[in-house]
Amino acid sequence: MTAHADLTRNQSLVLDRLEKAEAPLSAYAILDQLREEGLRAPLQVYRALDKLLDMGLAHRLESLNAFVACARPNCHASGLIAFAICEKCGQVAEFSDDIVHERLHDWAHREGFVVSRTTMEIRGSCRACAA
Amino acid sequence: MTAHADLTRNQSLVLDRLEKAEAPLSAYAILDQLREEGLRAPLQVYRALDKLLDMGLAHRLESLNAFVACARPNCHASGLIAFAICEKCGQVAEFSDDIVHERLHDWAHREGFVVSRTTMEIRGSCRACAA
DNA sequence: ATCGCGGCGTAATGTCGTAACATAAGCGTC
DNA sequence: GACGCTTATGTTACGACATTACGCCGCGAT
Ligand SMILES: [Zn+2]
Ligand SMILES: [Zn+2]
Ligand SMILES: [Zn+2]
Ligand SMILES: [Zn+2]
Repeated sequence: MTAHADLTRNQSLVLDRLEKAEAPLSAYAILDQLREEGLRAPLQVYRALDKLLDMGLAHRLESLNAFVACARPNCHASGLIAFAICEKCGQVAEFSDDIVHERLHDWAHREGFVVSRTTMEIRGSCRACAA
Repeated sequence: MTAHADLTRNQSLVLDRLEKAEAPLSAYAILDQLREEGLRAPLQVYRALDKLLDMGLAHRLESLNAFVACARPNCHASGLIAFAICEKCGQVAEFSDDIVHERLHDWAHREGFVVSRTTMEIRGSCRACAA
């Protein structure tokens, strides 16, 4: 359990669930798990998630409409994050690739496109599940 | 307007709206536009969209929960498609990059990850809107 | 003919996300 | 302390996106 000292109660609860989960969780799945802690409305979860995303402690998987805890210490620093999502077991691998980042950056520069954020998600089967 | 001879009525109607649109459309936005043509339920649109996606005539933008007509003749052939989405005007550019494709393929190969599909979406401002 | 299959129509429901409004706690200033 | 400001919180209601379940029809294959 990492520190995350400056988190509020709801933020801690949500992050804790994400860290304990073995697969991405939807906001409503998190909410269901936290009803016994007193949470009752989706917005309480979404607000916590927003902050966690801002701090880089969690990520949203757009192709799943779900969330995961960040798997790497300082991934806020790496320019671009990619996710490989196993459709069988739900496991998510998080990685980054400088060359890919550079190629996309080059494309954007050529086109005059100002990037605000990028999502890259690979769906498939992890090594264990592909066997 | 290209031929698409083998499409059913609903599929043609949906594709037609996507091609005429200047920005991605949600399934419900398409439905609203097609009420006068007799469509009444979301499922009619989603079924048509499923087929169009299969045929490579349309794409789903995961980060928007919306759909666009394919902008390139044979993009089914290119290994991986990336989208640059302008958050101001909604314009979508569709492109592919062999190096990026190769890098991701290499990563997957190293990890033993079997890819079924990949989504890559860049959000930001197009040249015109960034000015 | 009749079987299977793909497309279609409809209703109901499920899942994801936000708007609007009210409350409470912390904190610097006067 | 009283005031105003900011941030987190709680609650209700609603909007937006997507699917399940069921049945009908048309058409080609057996
Ligand atoms: Zn991360
Ligand atoms: Zn797996
Ligand atoms: Zn395309
Ligand atoms: Zn633009």
